[in-house]
Amino acid sequence: MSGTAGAAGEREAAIATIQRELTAFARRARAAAARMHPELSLVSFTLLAHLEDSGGCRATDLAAHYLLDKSTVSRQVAALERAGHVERRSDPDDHRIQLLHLTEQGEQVLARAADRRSQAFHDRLGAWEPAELERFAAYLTRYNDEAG
Amino acid sequence: MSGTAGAAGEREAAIATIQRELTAFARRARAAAARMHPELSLVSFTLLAHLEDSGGCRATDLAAHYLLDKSTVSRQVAALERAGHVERRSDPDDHRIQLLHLTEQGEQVLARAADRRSQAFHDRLGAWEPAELERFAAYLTRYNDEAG
DNA sequence: ACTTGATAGATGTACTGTACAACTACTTTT
DNA sequence: AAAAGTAGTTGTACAGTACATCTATCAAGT
Repeated sequence: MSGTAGAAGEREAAIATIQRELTAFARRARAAAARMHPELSLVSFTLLAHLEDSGGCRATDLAAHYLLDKSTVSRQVAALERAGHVERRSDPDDHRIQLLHLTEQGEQVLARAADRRSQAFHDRLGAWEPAELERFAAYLTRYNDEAG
Repeated sequence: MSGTAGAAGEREAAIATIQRELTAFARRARAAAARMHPELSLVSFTLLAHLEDSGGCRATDLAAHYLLDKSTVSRQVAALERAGHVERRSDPDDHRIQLLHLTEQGEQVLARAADRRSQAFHDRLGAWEPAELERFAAYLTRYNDEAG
């Protein structure tokens, strides 16, 4: 037991810190997003961003990708449509399917929110060295991918 | 503008990745906690853990520390008391104040949830080198502290 | 000592995000 | 044509949260 006990303890401590800090971040994220861009909640922002990235997809795809219930997505999308950010295009080959697309206005609102978010991250990370940023980005990616 | 354009682009890309991955994590955190320990939500867990760490504090302290409205904390604490996890001790010197303490049962429930959480983090981070863990922990701490 | 202001907390109300179950409308399989 | 599967909506319920308002208590200033 001797010799490795110290190393194991450090490992333990590092993991505890990661746990604590990630949890703290998660707790604040929604409220922070709401303060930053009140017109677009964190969830709405995420869904719109996915629509932009994917160039349009189905509600079911959003639900699968974000592990949300389809009813949740259905209501979110309905709200986004009501707000004029999203439009539905029926698939002529399969009438069950609606492809969701950003509207012009949705693109603009998304762009503004993305700008503000991005600005906030830049402000926070402004003093970081490039190599640190890249390592941090790589660690986060690895951590999330480790989920399985 | 030449010469630094590539470096600026990498910086940009790293920040974008950090933003994306942190957001993805935040989105999943609550649901993941609920799956992991259904008897204790992420918020309840956090509050109980704070009570344990601090050795008892006031509802106002919790609100200040977690940037929550006092009404929110009041209801959370009421629920935790109803569940038997927390007890209130009136301060004899100031009758406005109630010091919150974990009950025996609260300690046990917290310990079980903390174990399960800790286990999940260990599973995810099991393949990481000690040096990587420490850098990741340090980056997260720095990122959160940068909030101001 | 009495008023005024501050603090701790509880309660009324409302909104968002979320899930589950049940439903409709289509499509695919058999 | 019947059965089974898929896409999406709707009914219902609950957690978490905030803001405004209320009560009880304490502290300070006159």
